[in-house]
Amino acid sequence: MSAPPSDSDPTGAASSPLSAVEPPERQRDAERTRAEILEVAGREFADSGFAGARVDVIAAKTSTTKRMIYYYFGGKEQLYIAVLEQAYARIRDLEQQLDVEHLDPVAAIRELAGLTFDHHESHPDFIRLVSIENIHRAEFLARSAVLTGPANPALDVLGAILDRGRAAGLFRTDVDALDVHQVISAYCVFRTANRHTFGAIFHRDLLDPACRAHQRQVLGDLVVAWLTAG
Amino acid sequence: MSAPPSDSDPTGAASSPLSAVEPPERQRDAERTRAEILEVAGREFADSGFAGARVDVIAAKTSTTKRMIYYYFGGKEQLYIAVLEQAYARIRDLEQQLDVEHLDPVAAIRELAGLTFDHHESHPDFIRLVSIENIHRAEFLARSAVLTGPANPALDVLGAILDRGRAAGLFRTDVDALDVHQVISAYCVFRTANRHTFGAIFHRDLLDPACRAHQRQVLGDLVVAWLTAG
DNA sequence: TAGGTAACTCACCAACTGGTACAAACTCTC
DNA sequence: GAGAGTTTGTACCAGTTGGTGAGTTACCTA
Repeated sequence: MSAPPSDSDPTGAASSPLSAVEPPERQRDAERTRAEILEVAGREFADSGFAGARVDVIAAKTSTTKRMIYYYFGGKEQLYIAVLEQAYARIRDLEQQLDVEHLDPVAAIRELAGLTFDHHESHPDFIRLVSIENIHRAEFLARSAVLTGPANPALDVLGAILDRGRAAGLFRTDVDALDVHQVISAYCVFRTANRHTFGAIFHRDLLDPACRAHQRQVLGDLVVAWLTAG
Repeated sequence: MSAPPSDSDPTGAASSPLSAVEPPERQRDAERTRAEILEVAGREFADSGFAGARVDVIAAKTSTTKRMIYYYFGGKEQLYIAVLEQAYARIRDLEQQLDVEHLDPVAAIRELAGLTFDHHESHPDFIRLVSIENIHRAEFLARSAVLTGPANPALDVLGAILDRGRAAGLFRTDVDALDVHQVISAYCVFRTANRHTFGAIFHRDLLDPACRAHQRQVLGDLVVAWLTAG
């Protein structure tokens, strides 16, 4: 058995300096194979959970074979961790992009909440993976060196808004950025994570497009009213 | 194979009219066996999910055998549904007990939120089951005749409080009882359901007893500020 | 163009897992 | 206390599932 390929090696585009325009459509492409497995595995794990997902099924939905999964990732567990890491990496990339510094504190908080709302709504698979990971008491997440690092950069943006709001005498001072983040996250995550049981019991689909604008408004009202209450 | 025993038959205490004081500690006790299986299965499913839980493990943690699980419940799936039904039944029993009609609307809403908070905190297994069920898109819950009935009675209490608050000109009128319930539930469920990933990423344990009072206060402030904001 | 290695294929397995056949043991009724 | 139905224990099975041994082919470099 040969050793699995290194993780840090990029797509191999730098290999042939002459045909730089188009890497001539290699039949064998480690990076593409790896990415495809990760993509399919992400869907399967989000769909069925760690225990429910089947390595054979993941392999079947890939253009490669089960043996390749073990070749590249080593096992079901490592594959799952790789999926988790990829999912968090994507979310963090998106979070970096938010730019609300030019708004006044109240508008900024409302905008931040709204963007978080949109963000969660358009990434249901991520939320499912997070739910699954919580069922496992985050044991896999804890096993990943990448994911236990320093806290989320999105929190800094929120902290800055709160500071500005407090300096202007607009915001309450008995909560911190993490409290606010928790409230926003809770509302946004709940809509997706508990959609099905909530719908079955209360007969309201939390992700019904007809309710979307109302729900988004509610979140903004909620957070702003809370922070500005004296 | 004989037919499984009827569900509606009570504990058999009515069988022997003479020894009414103490059903003489029967070695064979269908109801007790059934209840014990359900109890253990509840813990196992909450712990490992539907796919992750093992019938053999459930049986081993019981004082009876795997054969009994199939005798009483028919299969893993039916056992899981029975667990779900029991869990929801217990929660609804508790919800019936809240009595906040004597309080003014603002105090009543705060009390309701606080009780919901306490309630969720003391039933983590229930929340785990709900999370698991959502991962399965509530397919098992939908298959249960018991659980798809009319909506939660807790909603009526909430609706009454809102009506009183609006009549007194205290509460906003652009949200309904379900919106409020959603906000409260989201906050309460999030603390337990996302405890582990949140803790791993932000290094704050949402269920840390030291934070408990603060979190409970936040929920009350949040809901009251929102509803009373003009 | 030869050779080395990364990428890949195929066939296979041991353990697990939900489920069951069968019979024994117990309880109640008459 | 005999007969009938209920409850329980033992042993077992067939399909599934994560995982692997070993050989093969494409790609790159010298």
